[in-house]
Amino acid sequence: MKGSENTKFIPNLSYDCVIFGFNGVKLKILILEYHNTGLFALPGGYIKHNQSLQEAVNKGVEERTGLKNVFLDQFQVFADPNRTDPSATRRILEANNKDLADNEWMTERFVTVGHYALINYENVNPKPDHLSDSIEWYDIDNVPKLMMDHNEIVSKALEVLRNNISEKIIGMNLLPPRFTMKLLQQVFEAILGHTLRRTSFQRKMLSLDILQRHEKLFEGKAHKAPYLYSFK
Amino acid sequence: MKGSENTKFIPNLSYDCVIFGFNGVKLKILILEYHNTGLFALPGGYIKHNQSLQEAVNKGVEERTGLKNVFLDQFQVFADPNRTDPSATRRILEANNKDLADNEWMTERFVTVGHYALINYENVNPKPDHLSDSIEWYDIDNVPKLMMDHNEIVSKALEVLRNNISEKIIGMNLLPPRFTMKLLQQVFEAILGHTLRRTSFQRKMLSLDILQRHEKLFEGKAHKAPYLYSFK
DNA sequence: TTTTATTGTCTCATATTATGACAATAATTC
DNA sequence: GAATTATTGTCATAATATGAGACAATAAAA
Repeated sequence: MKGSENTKFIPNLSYDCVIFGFNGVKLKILILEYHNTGLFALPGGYIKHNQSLQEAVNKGVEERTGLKNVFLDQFQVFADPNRTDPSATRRILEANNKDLADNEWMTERFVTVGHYALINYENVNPKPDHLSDSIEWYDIDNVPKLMMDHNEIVSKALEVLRNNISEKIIGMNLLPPRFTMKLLQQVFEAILGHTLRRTSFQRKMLSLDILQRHEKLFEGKAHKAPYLYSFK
Repeated sequence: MKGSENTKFIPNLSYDCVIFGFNGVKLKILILEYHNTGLFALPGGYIKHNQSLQEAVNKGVEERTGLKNVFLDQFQVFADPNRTDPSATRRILEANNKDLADNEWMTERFVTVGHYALINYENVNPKPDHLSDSIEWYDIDNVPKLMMDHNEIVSKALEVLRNNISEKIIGMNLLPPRFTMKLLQQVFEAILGHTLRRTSFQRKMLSLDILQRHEKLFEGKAHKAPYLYSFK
């Protein structure tokens, strides 16, 4: 039936998600590229009429990463009436052989709810959706030009992440279950964009009483082996 | 023309605003009561198709308080599919002799963007809108039972305000242009919900280098007159 | 002139954080 | 197997910030 798609969703409302991961060196985000258009965008989607926003975003993140119930922060609404770009949306629909008339609702103005997710890089298996031909990790300091206001959404997400930097949440979601103090420090440095003092950082983390110390990690390197830690 | 109202606005999307004021003693918020219904609610509204969210909220706040361009923080989206209460909306429409069929769109599910505003209590002249018969200040610790999830929105706004307590923003927006150190301390105590140490507070504020000291304020009291300050 | 209440500013004790020093220790090199 | 290397865990000391109280200054009333 024609036009059935648009009745499933709340009109003019979408979500977009900045998915952060950490590969041990750099902070990265997932960006998708649409078939034959050269257009890059954040993963996002629409909210069904019977669905909560959080359900919708969780589902979208799961479809692209395979991860369930990841840490999500809904950080800002972007609602400039001119933020949407109908011509870009049409290009994507055409490149995917979609009926324009049928999908006209997608070219309307959209208010979007910006989220960021923190996920364990190693567990992710990025999967493009039916409109895009790739979804890939990009260094946070090397993000390509994105559609509409998505670059602004990324900047804002990083800003909020930096301000809300809670030791436990960041560590628990961006790191593997067991990690060295050095790796923990490297996540913080990657997020904050500057180096930290080793001794102060270590003392601070230990004093917070959120870490559990485990066995040492023998990496086969010619120096003292570090302890492994997990979050309590 | 029937049903023309709903075409003006983005469907299923609203804003609500917790408007904070400080009367010198208590932190207060503005709450409106609907004609002949006993229903209390936060001031809120809808977003026109050609309007940004911020424009819509600024306009709503101005209509109820007479104040333009007040400090606004868009702090959270509330999007539970069951948060809306169609029966309450119908009661309000009936009490105002509105055509139910014509306004059926108002009883649909709404996703709302929660905001809080900080305003100078003294400058406000509260004005009820066409559906409500009063808009009044309530102590933050004595808020009545509100419609839908509005009590939750208030709690969340206060929580965010407490966490985001930036000296300058709070002082500049909740206080008159010139104020004593004591009044400044009282705003902070009203927001935080606990007392602060006078000497430490004073030293802290002065060390931040955000205050300009002016002439003394002679209140006609039998003690040393305090200086007046403004924000730089 | 004395009293009263409050203000502005110290002082000293007590955290907290910065900075550097240093011993401990896996693995490599000789 | 002893010396070397790179890194880790921890401590010592200095610099800052905060907590808690003391006290003199002072505007108006008694």
